Amino acid sequence: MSQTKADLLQGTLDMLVLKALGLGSLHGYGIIQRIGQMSEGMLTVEQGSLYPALYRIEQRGWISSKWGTNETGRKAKFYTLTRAGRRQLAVEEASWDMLALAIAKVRQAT
Amino acid sequence: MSQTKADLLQGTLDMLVLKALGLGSLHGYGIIQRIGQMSEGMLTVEQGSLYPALYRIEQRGWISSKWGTNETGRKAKFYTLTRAGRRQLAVEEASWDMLALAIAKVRQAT
DNA sequence: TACTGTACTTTGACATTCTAGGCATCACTC
DNA sequence: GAGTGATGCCTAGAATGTCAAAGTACAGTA
Repeated sequence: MSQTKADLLQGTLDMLVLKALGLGSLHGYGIIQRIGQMSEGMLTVEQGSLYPALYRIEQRGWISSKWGTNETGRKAKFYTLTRAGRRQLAVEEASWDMLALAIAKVRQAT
Repeated sequence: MSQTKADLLQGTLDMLVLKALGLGSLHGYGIIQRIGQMSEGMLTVEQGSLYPALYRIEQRGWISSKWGTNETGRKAKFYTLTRAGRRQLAVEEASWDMLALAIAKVRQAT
């Protein structure tokens, strides 16, 4: 693992995916790229992590998928955030804030 | 899970344990309490999570253990941060900072 | 023709956490 | 002196999620 890249912690990927889709529908490959861009290259999502996650997230009703074609005419599966997904994103962001706050407290404790 | 408690994400427990021991040697039960205190009750570590983690961390040489007696005369196993453990704590704190920064970037991305 | 980049999927390995128990000792209360 | 709750350690099994590695397919390009 390179020095400038953070490992993903279990549980953070869903939030990242939902967040990426919050900016508009995308296919899987595009999600990986968008997360890379949004994090300014600090976060790299592996395909082998993403696709199972997409399946899982869709099962839970937070995203929906539809086959379509991208701008170059190639087939791709497009994922869209559902209303429930938008709610879930808020939940996960709140959880993250809570955890980050708790960790911060621990770190400043004497 | 209650509303005021954050779930631990995989990978954060080691850092918390090392941090707790950074303030002085402790037995397992005390580590749980200290983490609870330090996080002002936001973080709860289960015994079933902690003891395997302690074993794992000791195997890696970041802590050492010794049986002793606590202030009330009861037997307990005391864990102490090693020099390597102190280094590891710094590494994990840096990783956490990196991840938190990356997540922050993603969240503010438009 | 071969190679590169895009795009989706599956498999198996791996690590970590949690639930749910068990065990023992001690202090306190009824 | 029996029960209860807090202290203290440990294990087994299940669930979860991430990753590495591989395969498939197609379009463009050299």
